[in-house]
Amino acid sequence: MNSEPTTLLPGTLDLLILKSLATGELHGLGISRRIQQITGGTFVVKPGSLFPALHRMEEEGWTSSFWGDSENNRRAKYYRLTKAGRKQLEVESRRWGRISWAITQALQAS
Amino acid sequence: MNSEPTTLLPGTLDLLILKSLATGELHGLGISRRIQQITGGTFVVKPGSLFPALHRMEEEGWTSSFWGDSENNRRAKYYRLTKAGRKQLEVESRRWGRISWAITQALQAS
DNA sequence: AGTCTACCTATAGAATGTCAATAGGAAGTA
DNA sequence: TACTTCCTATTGACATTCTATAGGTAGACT
Repeated sequence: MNSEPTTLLPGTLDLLILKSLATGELHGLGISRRIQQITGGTFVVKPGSLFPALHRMEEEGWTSSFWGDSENNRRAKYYRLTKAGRKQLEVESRRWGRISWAITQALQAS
Repeated sequence: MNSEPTTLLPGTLDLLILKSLATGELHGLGISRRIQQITGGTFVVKPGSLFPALHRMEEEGWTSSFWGDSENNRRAKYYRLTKAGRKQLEVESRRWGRISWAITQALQAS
């Protein structure tokens, strides 16, 4: 549970969004909250970052969306993973594993 | 020791450069090789990425440079960390720690 | 001399996130 | 009804950062 939100590391936003949708469909701000939750408050993704990414990902075919009602009875666009999206989540998870291993490795070098 | 080099994760290049210079001065391609070495071959930094970064970092005051002769008796520009550069290395190392913790955290969420 | 190789530079381009402003509709209140 | 306030999504201008690519210089080798 970190106090100060950190700037996002470029290249990790898609991964976080994909992961946040892995447990079920969510609307935009729901995704944002979930990311904040699962990263222990470290990352806060604002609308201006989130929605362009969602649109990009929908074009890639990783998510699909539909209009519905939010918990508060407001209109909200829900997003969910497609099959390709689940695959992409695996791909990016493995990529993250490699990268974080390599950098941790590098930082321990003498 | 990974086989396929991964694309660099944006936002980590400075950290890798700083770290590669922590043990002593190196010229441009020397830095590139050292990064490849300490990341177990995972990251390959090409000139088009490296030199703009070096110039940026010199402007920030994190490195200083001078012309010298390379191992093969060719002219080469050597780079080394300034005091501010060492400080920056610490800052970015901590940042990396936070970020990688948060993402690993997120990926383990159910 | 001519060619090769190691090394640095310059410049433009593309991808990705950030920021700030905007808009519309539902809920709450009077 | 009218007013305000959230909630939600969109947009466009912008900054940063990495990539691609081509070129240029200087020494080494033959």
